[in-house]
Amino acid sequence: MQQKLTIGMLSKQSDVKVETIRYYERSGLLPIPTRSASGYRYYDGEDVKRLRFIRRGRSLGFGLEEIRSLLQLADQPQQPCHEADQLVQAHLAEVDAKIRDLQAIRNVLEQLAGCQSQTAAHCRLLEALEERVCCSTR
Amino acid sequence: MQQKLTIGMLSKQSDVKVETIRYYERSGLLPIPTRSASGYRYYDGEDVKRLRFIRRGRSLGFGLEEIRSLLQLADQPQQPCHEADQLVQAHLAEVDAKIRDLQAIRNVLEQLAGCQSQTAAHCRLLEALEERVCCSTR
DNA sequence: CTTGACCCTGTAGTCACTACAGGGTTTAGC
DNA sequence: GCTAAACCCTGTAGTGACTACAGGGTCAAG
Ligand SMILES: [Zn+2]
Ligand SMILES: [Zn+2]
Ligand SMILES: [Zn+2]
Ligand SMILES: [Zn+2]
Repeated sequence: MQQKLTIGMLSKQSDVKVETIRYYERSGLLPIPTRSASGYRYYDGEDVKRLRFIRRGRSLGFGLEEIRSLLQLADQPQQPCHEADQLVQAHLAEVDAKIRDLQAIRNVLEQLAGCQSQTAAHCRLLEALEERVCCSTR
Repeated sequence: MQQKLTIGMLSKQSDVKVETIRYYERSGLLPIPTRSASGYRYYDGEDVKRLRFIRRGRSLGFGLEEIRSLLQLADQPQQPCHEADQLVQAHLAEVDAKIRDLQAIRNVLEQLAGCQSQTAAHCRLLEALEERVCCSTR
């Protein structure tokens, strides 16, 4: 019952690009696949699952090394999941910090948007970058 | 009145690392500096200003190519600042999009935090990544 | 039998740095 | 005058997570 998927089919089923799949193989995140006589990679349903796992982890912003740990853990259901929970906590904190940084940037950019100057001499952005105290500073 | 700063002094005054200053020079963002007899780079107050300009641009999330345009514009005060204003608008939209993505991630991570499972078999994160419909799905 | 879609390997490019390795120079203290 | 620390130089390679070729081989439809 093992369906033989080529890398292109796996790509479509997992929504991961062909080049990226080969990259994950090189990185050791995917098992070395069987090959056809002519050297084509063959995959099955397990590979689809594993790749979708990776894709979802990536879309939550986990790095490949973190995902490597999570894959290992997923293969050992009776192990404690402490490590996974720690990754979630740490990653949540990271994401929060990034959001705060971006909010701060956003606030500055909003002030700089809608410049009325027309010329560079008193452009809001340029005055800000030059730390020039001038018309746009208020 | 040209103070002669070494790269280390420039680094301190601009809050940009020595290696990064050399990288910016290679990238053409900083003018080629004069040198001492023994080959040490010498900088002056103009370089401090330029480097601080770059640093502030980076801290707002602009890329080096964008900063290159902005530096050029800052050198020609009578030019229209349309391009700078467009960069602000485009960058603001980008930042907003990133914040939205991160908020979405944050919401998912918050659901996954505080896993009570103890074992990997029913860990909230792993169930989510495996797209498994189980206890943590509700 | 040819065309086009697919597959292969290997390498290099992206971005903005960062980290050496392997040297030379300057400065302060003794 | 000597030595050690702190500074400076060039050039190269590494980071993360891909992405983009170049230069080939394979396969299925018409
Ligand atoms: Zn303007
Ligand atoms: Zn002004
Ligand atoms: Zn858990
Ligand atoms: Zn469960």
